[in-house]
Amino acid sequence: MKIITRATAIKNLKKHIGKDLRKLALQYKITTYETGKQNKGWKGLILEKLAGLENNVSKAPNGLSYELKSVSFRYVKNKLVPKETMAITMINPKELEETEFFDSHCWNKLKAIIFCAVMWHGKNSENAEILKVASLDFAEDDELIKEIKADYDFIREKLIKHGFESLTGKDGKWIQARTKGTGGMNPRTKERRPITRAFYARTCLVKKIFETAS
DNA sequence: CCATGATCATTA
DNA sequence: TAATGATCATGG
Repeated sequence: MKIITRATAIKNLKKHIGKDLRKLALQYKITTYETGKQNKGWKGLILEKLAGLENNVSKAPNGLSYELKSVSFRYVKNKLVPKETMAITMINPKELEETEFFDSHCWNKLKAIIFCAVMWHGKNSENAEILKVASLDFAEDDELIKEIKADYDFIREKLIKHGFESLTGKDGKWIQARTKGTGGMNPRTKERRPITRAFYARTCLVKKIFETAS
């Protein structure tokens, strides 16, 4: 079994900067939306391949491994900015309640994430180029860590006091708790699926990360 | 079956 | 345009 370290993954990814992701997707046999359906996750999947990972897109084991995320960028007033927030990890209400920031999956993942900026060409985009690869090193930005922790604590406290249901995407300056579920109906019961949430990095945080990295 | 990948839709 | 909430295909 081949072990790919973060450094190796970054190196691998950087070799592909500027390349057309769709071509690569075809090459790696990853469904984009050739089937007529929309796979929102294909960019993420292809990046994992490029990094040298075999598969394993689902459920990150522990924290032993790094995380690979892609972020859409677009031009606003001639500047390249993150288009969307970025999912960090699912929120497990019980864990959030019991776990402090520095022990949380959220933080463990955040500090291990490799960010990939990807050009966004509009909805249903079939093309995308890798713009930039950055890894997060917060060690130099003490203040930012504190603020992120503050957001985490705020969300955590809200969960404890008001319950999981009361969380919204409005909370947090750098990170937020957005809904993130399978969506739609449960095909069996026809009931609404339960709402789940995940930590998201706001665009301003993503921006800062890329600024820090460069 | 459901968590994970991340984007889409809607409203202000 | 920005922000929030909702949604989908995929793979194990």
